[in-house]
Amino acid sequence: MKLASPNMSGLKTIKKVSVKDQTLEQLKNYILSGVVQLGERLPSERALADALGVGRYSVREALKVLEAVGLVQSRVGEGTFLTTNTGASFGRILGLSLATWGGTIIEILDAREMIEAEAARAAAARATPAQLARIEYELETMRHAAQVREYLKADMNFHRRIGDASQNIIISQFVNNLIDLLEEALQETQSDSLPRQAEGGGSHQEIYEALAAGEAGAAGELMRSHIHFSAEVWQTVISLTAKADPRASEKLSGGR
Amino acid sequence: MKLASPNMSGLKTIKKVSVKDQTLEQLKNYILSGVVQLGERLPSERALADALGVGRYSVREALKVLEAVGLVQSRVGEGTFLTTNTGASFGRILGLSLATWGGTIIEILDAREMIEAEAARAAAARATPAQLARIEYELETMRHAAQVREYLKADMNFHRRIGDASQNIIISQFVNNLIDLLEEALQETQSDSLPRQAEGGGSHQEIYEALAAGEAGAAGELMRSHIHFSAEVWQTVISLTAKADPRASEKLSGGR
DNA sequence: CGCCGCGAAAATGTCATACAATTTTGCATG
DNA sequence: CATGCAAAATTGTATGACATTTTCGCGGCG
Repeated sequence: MKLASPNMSGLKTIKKVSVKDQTLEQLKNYILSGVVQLGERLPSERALADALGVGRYSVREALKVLEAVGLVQSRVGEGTFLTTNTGASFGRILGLSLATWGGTIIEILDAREMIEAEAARAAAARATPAQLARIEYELETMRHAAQVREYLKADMNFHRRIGDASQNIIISQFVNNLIDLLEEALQETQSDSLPRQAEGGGSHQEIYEALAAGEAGAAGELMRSHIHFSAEVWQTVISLTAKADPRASEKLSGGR
Repeated sequence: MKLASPNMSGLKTIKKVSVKDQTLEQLKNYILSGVVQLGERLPSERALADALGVGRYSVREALKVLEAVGLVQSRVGEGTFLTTNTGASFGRILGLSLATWGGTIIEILDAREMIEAEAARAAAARATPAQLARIEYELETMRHAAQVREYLKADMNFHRRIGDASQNIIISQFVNNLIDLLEEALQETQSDSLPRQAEGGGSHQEIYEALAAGEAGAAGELMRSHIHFSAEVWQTVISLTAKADPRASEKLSGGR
């Protein structure tokens, strides 16, 4: 301890807030104030920079964040516009966020089981006729699919459409993201060789019928056992792959 | 139509990919390749710029996106580091994203009803004794809470702990995020004056008992009706507020 | 020998400027 | 009035410079 140092108690640590963060805060408030209507153009970057007394660079940084979040969208030669944030943006973010996720595919399937069971349950109660028709269409496509890949695509679409029919955009986005993740994981394996699964638990047909009949509880439970079964198939595939090729299995169980 | 214009069919629209996006893609792959371990430092911006043949500016833009998503974190004078992103940053982004969201609080509560019903269901089957004790602790805190604010805090923690006990990180994170959002919304209203709700549907005590007994189905349904009831309370509050103060109600039904 | 301080080096943060790419706008010209 | 073209406006990208912060090594000093 230094001799001549005076009493330093009562001093607060200096809060260093970056210019970007301050700018971001200002822009956020500006947007939330409602001066700019949805779909309208914001002032140009240079105008904002002058108004805020910062460099154009800092304004751009702040706008980048807002764009990443899906609040605004910039178009070269035109300007930056307030966008109607429908939730698609945080779907993108969720995807990027999960892209380097440390969890396992098993955990994803586990979450899928829960979420999609609820999605089916809600869909049974809320789906519009058009949405039901869309779901049935995917079912039909699966039935007539000539190639495995085509079948799998329709299978995934079937699940996505049920997510849509839940009429809840958060749930719908979530279903889409989880399926995206699996789709990506699938492409990295030689999944073409996987035989068309004998469907255990609730079959697609049964699920659709429960949806159409509006039987919420049944639809939920059928979907739950349907995904649960496919999760078990995965687990088997993983354990088998582990024995044959430990390195490839890491990709599956180690997540991505 | 111009006279001398040749047949233009078969021409594909030129795909213009911005430098930033290409850089982002490269960096993403670089990170996913595993060359850099979690928590370690990435090459400096200038080094990356040289390696990729782009300006430091574009590298920074790409890094900004990765930072916004929570994949990396930059510190002045030190460098940019891979972060252990377990989804914590996702909550921040979700908040910003929903700041101007077109959806309603009702939709959030709707999603919460679905997610937490599943969380409770899973928790009933999987919760460890320690997790059960933690849940019971929050219950006890609620019982002895002297202030409304203390009660609400324990209430929310009760729900968060059940999310943890689901043993699924994705679900757990999502429960946390949704509650965060509501917590924020609550702070903007004079929620202190809200009376302690008469609990309809499944009470906290009943939910806990079902969890402790391992009754998955019961726990799920109790949680579902519990949240459904509180959603209805909200809806009432909103409609009442709408008559009294149209502007304040906009905050509630209009999201944020 | 150890440690203290100080400066160099390295890294990100910010600004300014210039130019490229793109879209809109307005004007001149037929 | 229509058409085409140039100018203006706007975002995208590159570059250089300087600020701020942290780390690291080295030399002086007790």
